[in-house]
Amino acid sequence: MYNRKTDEELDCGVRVAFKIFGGKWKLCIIDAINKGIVRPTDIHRSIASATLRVIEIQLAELLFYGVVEKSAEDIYPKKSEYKLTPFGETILPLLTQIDKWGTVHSDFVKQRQDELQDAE
Amino acid sequence: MYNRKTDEELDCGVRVAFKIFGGKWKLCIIDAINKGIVRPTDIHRSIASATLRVIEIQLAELLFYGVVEKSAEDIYPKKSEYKLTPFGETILPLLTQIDKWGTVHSDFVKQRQDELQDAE
DNA sequence: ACCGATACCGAATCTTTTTTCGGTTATTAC
DNA sequence: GTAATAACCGAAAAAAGATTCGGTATCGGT
Repeated sequence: MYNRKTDEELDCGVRVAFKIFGGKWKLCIIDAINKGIVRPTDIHRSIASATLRVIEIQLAELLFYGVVEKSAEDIYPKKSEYKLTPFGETILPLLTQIDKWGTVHSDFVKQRQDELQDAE
Repeated sequence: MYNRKTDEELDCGVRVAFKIFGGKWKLCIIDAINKGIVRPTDIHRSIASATLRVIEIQLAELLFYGVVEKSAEDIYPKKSEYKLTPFGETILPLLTQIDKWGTVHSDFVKQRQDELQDAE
């Protein structure tokens, strides 16, 4: 896991929450697992624009913080399956709300995004 | 505003939402404004661990995406006041939930954090 | 006239995060 | 026995994001 050079201030709830699920793909991964897509390659296939490596890295972080757990540790053939822990499941209501908000305002945000592009 | 080199995929609600309020200090700034702390220096003082510059930058982004609006445009003495737009206010329920989640799980996260430190 | 406060901005320089790429191990399928 | 697939990992590089620092402009107080 990446070794920070500076101390991280977890002084408010928001910072704590973002520490756990603020990564670029973390909520997408949690969503996939919740939908029954439990193996790394399958998660990768379901999130086309993420690389497999970043999914591995973020899965390792989610594992470290106890959001997900892994079965099939060191046996072969390797068929790892990840699932949400009870702790991980407490994130689901937030995920639902955040995703819904984003979906509702998607067009508006994309429009503003395009205006930025045109200005250059 | 920062100029991306790669195309940003806003393919799911989560990505859209994080585009708007996923910045390191964005939700903290929105929270401050909501609490009536409306001027840049005051916001800075209320968020001790952020620099004034980053608050300015993120405020400009929130302004661009219509989350906040600014009064006292170009008059002197400069006493800018920021407030949430109706669009910005739609973020408040999420902010409340995220902050609450983080507060509830704060000790657990900090504990895991410390374990990481000790291992080095 | 000078100092301190406020509100900015630009640019260089970090730090952090993501990507790219190559490698390992072991199984199944042909 | 060779190829394909799966599940990783390490390290370098690139990209994104945050910080530092110095600058401008204007006001109000002394």
